[in-house]
Formats: sequence, C-alpha cells, structure tokens
Amino acid sequence: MGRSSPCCSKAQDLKRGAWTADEDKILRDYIRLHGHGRWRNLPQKAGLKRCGKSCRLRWLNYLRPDIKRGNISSDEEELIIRLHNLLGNRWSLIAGRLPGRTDNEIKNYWNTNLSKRINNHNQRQTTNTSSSSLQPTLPQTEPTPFKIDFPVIRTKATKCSKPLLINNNDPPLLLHNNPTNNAAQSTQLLDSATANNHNNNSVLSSMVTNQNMQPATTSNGFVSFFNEDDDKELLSKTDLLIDDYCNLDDAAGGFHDLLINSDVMGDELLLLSPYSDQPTTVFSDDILNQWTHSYFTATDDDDHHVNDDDNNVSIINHHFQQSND
DNA sequence: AACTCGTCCAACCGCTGGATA
DNA sequence: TTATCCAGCGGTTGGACGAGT
Repeated sequence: MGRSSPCCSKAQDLKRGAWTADEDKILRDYIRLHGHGRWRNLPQKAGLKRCGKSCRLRWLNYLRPDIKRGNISSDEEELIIRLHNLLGNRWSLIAGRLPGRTDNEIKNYWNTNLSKRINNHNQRQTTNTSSSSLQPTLPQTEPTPFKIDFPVIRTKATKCSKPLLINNNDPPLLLHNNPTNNAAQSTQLLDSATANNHNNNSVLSSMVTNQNMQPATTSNGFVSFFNEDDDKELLSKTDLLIDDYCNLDDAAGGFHDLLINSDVMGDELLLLSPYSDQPTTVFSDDILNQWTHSYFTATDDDDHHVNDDDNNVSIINHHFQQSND
C-alpha cells in the first residue's frame, strides 16, 4: 500500500487556520448542492482556498446539520466514561454511540475534563487506600469518574462494501469463534446466505471472526440487532458494535446495562486478542443468550425491538480479524 | 490597565488501510 | 502485484479567551 501524496502541500498557498463565515457558507452551499465526498477536489470546485482535509474536517466537526450543540450532559458524560473504559481512545467509536457528537468533541472533552477528574479521583483513591483502611470513602456526590479494572476491548474494524440480504425467515445467524470458523468461512457463509435470500427482508451481518479463538463454545466480540422497516432494505456488511440498534436505556438488557454491569463479567473467560498484547473481553454464550433472549422477547412498542418469533433479526457475532496475515 | 498563566477547542498533521486502476 | 487515491483516525498544536495577580 502506498502512501498518499500530501493533499495539503504548504507550497500550494492554501489558507489555514480558523474558518470564516463566508468560507462556511461556500462549503455548506456546495455540499448542499453536490453532496460531500471527493474531498480532494472539492475545494477547487467550490472555490475554496483550503485543502480537502480541512474542508472535510470543517464539515464533519462543525457544519454538518446533525451536529449537536451545547454542553455534554451528565448522561452523555457517563456514557463516555464507560465507553472509554471499554474501548480506550477509540474516539470515533465512542462518538458513534453519542448521536450528534463528534469524535473531536469527545476527545477534547475527555482530555480537558474527564481525564483530569478521573486522575484526581484515582489519585485520591490510591492515597486513601495506602494511608489507612479506615479512611472515609469518597463523597457520593463525586461525579461518576471511576476506573473499571477491566480490559479494554480492542477491535479491528473491517470495512466491507458488499451488499447483503438475508432471509428473514432464516434462524438468526450466530457466528461463533472457533477453530473452524475463520474469516474466510464466515464470509462464505454469509455470501451463501446472500445468494439464497435475495428476495427477503434485509438483515445486516458481519463476519469477521478470529480463527484461533477457542473453545468453540465461546462467543466473543459484539452483537448487533437489526430490525427492518422496509421490505427490501439494503444494507452493507460493515463493522459493527454492540448496540448499533439498541436502546441504551433498555432495561431488558441493552448495552447500557452491559456497560453498567461490565464489572460483573470479571468471571467470564478472557482470551488474548491475536493482534493486541492486551486481553480481550469475551462474552460467554450464557451472557449472550440471556441478553439476546431478554432483548428479543421484550414487549414494548419501541421500534428497535423485535420479537423473537419474527426471525427478522440477525445476531452478528463478529470482529477480531486475524492480524497475523 | 497590563501582564501572565491556564484552559478550551478548532484545526492541523502524520499515519493507516480499503478501494481501485 | 503494485502504486496511488481517498477517507478516516487519533495525537498534537496554537490561538482565543478568561481568571488571577
């Protein structure tokens, strides 16, 4: 793979620094007319003396219509902390769980607010525990910062562009990580499903598994749920995360609960990720079954909820691409 | 009022890896 | 198979701003 030539050559006399309102308007108007993408050529076409990267960043972090303005709420803050515990500095993944927030915003918020608070908190905890066991506990009014001594999930997202349609009458697809279920076979399995089910409601699947994970009875990675609104919705294989379509507040067992209770998974099997020197969190079949069952059989009218009987749900167990290829 | 210092955050930079010719 | 394009990611930077002296 070659390195790209720098798109923002300093010799090109491109403007840098803060954007003006005029530039914003030009970019917004251009994207409104032509859509975004092709960032490299966009400035020239739009008449902006900026590099494509700069335009892209300005659009994504500021001009996008779905950007959420205003302070991070306490709920959002708590979610950021919990997601950071699980994902580490994967700002884009974290941002993906916070609608309207950008990775840059979350990263800045973390660096300027949360990391300090958490450091202070941990420092005080260390002091408390080292000095005396009779030290009073921290006041309960202390905001949520805490540190779960729990391994960060390291994912390796795999981008797939191949459209996939799966029969909604088929049983949910569950890919286990086991020695016979490597990435190629998973792809084959899904492609086969694709070929057999092109007239049916869509469900998105993903297929990256790790061929060295054992035992066969252990599932790891993430699970995503998909409901279908249209009869022929077309989705693409892509990288997924837990709760892409889950209600975070779902008391029946959504990701929120999983995050809140993540420390209870300490008893679950931990395996080494093939591409990281850090342990990978593994959800046992029991947890997955319990979680998915309660989720599927939840009986409210939320659009995100689907009934187990409908089979228009696919369970996708995925992630962890073999890195030693 | 002038200066210093710390904080915040928009923007930049280097890099990665998938897509494609 | 290789080179290049391109979008995206995460770390870093630097200017704006407010608080303190």
